[in-house]
Amino acid sequence: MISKTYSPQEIEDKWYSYWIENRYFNSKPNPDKEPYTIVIPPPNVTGVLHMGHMLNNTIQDILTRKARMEGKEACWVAGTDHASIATEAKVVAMLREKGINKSDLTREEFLEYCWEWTHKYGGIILQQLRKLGASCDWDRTRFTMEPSLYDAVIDVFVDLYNKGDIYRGHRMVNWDPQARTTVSDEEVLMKEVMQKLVYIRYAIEGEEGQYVTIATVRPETIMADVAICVNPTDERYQHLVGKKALIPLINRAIPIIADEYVEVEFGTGCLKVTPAHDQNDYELGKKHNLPTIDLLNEDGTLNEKAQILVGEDRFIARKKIIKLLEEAGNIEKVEEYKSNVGHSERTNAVIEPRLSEQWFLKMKRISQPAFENVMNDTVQLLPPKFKNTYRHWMENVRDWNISRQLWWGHRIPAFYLKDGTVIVARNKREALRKAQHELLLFALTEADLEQDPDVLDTWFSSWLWPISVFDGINNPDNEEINYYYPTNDLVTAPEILFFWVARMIIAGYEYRNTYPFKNVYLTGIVRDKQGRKMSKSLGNSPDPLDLIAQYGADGVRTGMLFSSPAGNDLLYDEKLVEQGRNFCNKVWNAFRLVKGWTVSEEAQNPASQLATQWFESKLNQTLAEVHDLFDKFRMSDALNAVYKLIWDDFCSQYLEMIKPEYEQPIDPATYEATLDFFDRLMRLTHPFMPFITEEIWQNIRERGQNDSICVAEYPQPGAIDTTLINQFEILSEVVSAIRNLRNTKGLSPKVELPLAIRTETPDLYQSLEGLLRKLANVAAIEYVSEQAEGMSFLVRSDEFFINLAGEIDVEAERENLLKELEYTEGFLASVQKKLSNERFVQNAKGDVVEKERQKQADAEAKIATIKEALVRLG
RNA sequence: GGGUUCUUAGCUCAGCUGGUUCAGAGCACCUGCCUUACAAGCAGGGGGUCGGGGGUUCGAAUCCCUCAGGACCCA
Repeated sequence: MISKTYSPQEIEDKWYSYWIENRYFNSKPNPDKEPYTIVIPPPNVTGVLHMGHMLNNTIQDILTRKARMEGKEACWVAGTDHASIATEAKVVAMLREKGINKSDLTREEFLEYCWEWTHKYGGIILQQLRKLGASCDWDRTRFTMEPSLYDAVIDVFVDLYNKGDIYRGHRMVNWDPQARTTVSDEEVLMKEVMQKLVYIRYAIEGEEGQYVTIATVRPETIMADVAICVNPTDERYQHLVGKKALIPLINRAIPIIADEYVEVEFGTGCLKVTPAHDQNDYELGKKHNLPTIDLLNEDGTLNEKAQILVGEDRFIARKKIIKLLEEAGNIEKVEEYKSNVGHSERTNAVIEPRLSEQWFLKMKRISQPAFENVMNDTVQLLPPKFKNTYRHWMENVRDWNISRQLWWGHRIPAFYLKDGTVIVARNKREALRKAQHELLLFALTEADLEQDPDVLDTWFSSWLWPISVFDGINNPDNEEINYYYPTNDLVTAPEILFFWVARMIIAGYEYRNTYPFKNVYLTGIVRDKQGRKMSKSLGNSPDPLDLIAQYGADGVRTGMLFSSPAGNDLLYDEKLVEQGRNFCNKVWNAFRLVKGWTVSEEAQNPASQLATQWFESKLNQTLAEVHDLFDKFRMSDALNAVYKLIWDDFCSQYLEMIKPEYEQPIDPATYEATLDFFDRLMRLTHPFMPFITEEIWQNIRERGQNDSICVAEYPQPGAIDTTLINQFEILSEVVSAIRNLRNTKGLSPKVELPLAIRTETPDLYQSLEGLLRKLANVAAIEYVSEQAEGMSFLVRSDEFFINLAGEIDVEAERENLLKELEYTEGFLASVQKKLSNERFVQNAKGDVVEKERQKQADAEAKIATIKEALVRLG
């Protein structure tokens, strides 16, 4: 006996192992087949599966499984990236718990710990994906730090440097003066603090008694000022632009300049420009060609460039300088001021914006093809609204800062000589050779070369991902890259459209001369019911593995997909997953029903025959729809169409039509047709729900050794008999009306009802009689030309009567008819209004007008029927 | 501040390039059913001025403008 509810656990493990053993997911280049390739967006090696991954990977799996069933050489490449910042932060935290400081370790020792960590936790997320049913070719699992991918990154750096696209420049970083290191944006916590906004007077050079006032919360940095800036539209200061102001206490003259960056309303409308100690000032300084004066040491004390208060800590200096300014008469006033100040997550020290030397990639040239080929849809973004965002970013693209002050990652292959000369080469040996040959420094040894301590941005390795997983950088003409590249689809989140997607397209054109993927499907962000992004730190995300244990992988997959149109966020609700599980259960019970039948020798009755013909058409209709939806990447809608086909058409309609009486056998023709339908339905559903469909498919019929639904043919649409489908729609309306009548009259479904039909087309109903009897439990069916006795209802313009003595509620029926009449007359009026409008008849397309005429005729016929019925009621 | 985008039933969303009285689906809700595949179910049912205003058109949820409110990205 098969269980009443579907229990996923053992079934899922059983079939996943079976798939792996039979290597259905493994792929190798096969010239006889069309390749279908997806590369996974590599999750962080230290990460665990979250809801976003679930959605993302479900979609990838659906696409991959469908392609595989369609006979393509499907290849889904799995892997992880090394996530410099996140991993290093985790390792540092782990070391701290052990009482070890990163600064106490050598680079090599630290990297040992990183690798240890990676080996320990690195596989977890990929293991979790197996639970979801992901059909990746696991033998191809790649990691951005493994040797071949590492070399690819280094090669690309060297290549771009040699092309003149990579240069060194300055950039503001977050400096933690206590830890004496940079920290990433993610590691800076903004805290609201009360500060003193100090209004300081700067005398105008050569104009006795004249001054400008600036407002600042950082008076200790005035010695690093290089200009005073005002808004060009600000009338108050027009006359000062071009003159010079004197920094108080040190009397250095600085120019007064104009730039619309300055807000007229803020403070005094005069801004002190201090490029070394503020990001915005830095930009401003660059724009106006101003010098940069850095007056802070690594530990946050003032250096000799400050001229005064040298050696004092920045906060002590702040207090002292206010006093000095007061004594010198330069303070106008001091206000309390609330603002957000960055603090180090690690040490809680106030973060100091600090200039440092970084590596940059020039984006202008290299990004051109990537820009054009998205705009002309060679690479398609889905949904297309992201093209606008993409264009905006590409048009304003800025050079890419590719260096990070970290150890875990691809170490920048730049080597410095004692005098600061930079040599970029793949390794120290090549750098040395280069120095010897090109700089003619023959006495040089490797010991004279010092490698840049920084590593490359993680994205600088993942932008090569679609190429490097096939070794296409180091070995650009190998069989794999030639076969699998360009890949077909990329499924990812819109938040990384620029960080990752755009850069992959750039790298694709630069290194393969073509796009890395044809379609980019951008999923939404999974949010909780309150609209907050699901995250571990908020604790508002369910554990995906718990969910799978509770609802089954198939249930979770369908639940995730139910409400996730491309690019729109989805508000996660456990109800969705529940619905997915219920669907599994529905399918399971349909299977139980069919499995429980015994087969007789008898011939097929006409009703069952008609039912199978109808479902064949209905199935084909939905197949065509699903194929079309897949072409448009509307997977959620495709799932919905499948869901309705199975639940409404197959279970509620078809199975009820052909179901034999309790413990009666079924005829062989209907039975075979039903098994065939079930087989096709399972294949249709397999990409969405791989496990339950395999279990059922394996049990519907005898299967061969090593057979699997994974590699069975995806069903293709056949002929559709639309006339038959329309007839069945009418049938279903009649059945609904009769059931509704039973409901309102409190009649049991078991009571047989007599039915009279008044219609112009009796043969339509004659062919449906058998099904009508079965679905609505009617006994005798007679055709009448006049009004008959009993309760009546209308379907289209035919009238139906059910004669139940004493059950007629004349008033209620009249009310219903009047309501129907009012509606139909209103409808007719609107149609007539259109048709009597000459401009409509002239301007609208012929078939639209024809449709309106047909509507008019239908409505008129219906109104006549209703009126007759009303007359009968008296 | 610059850009993108959204607002349709109580909730989450469909509604593609204007054309059935077009206002839809799922969930939730209400009524009646433990009818031997399924109560994780069956059969029925109610519910919305398509954010406000204006315009284009024979015709607007759909196209344009504007206002209000939300979301995201960049600085």
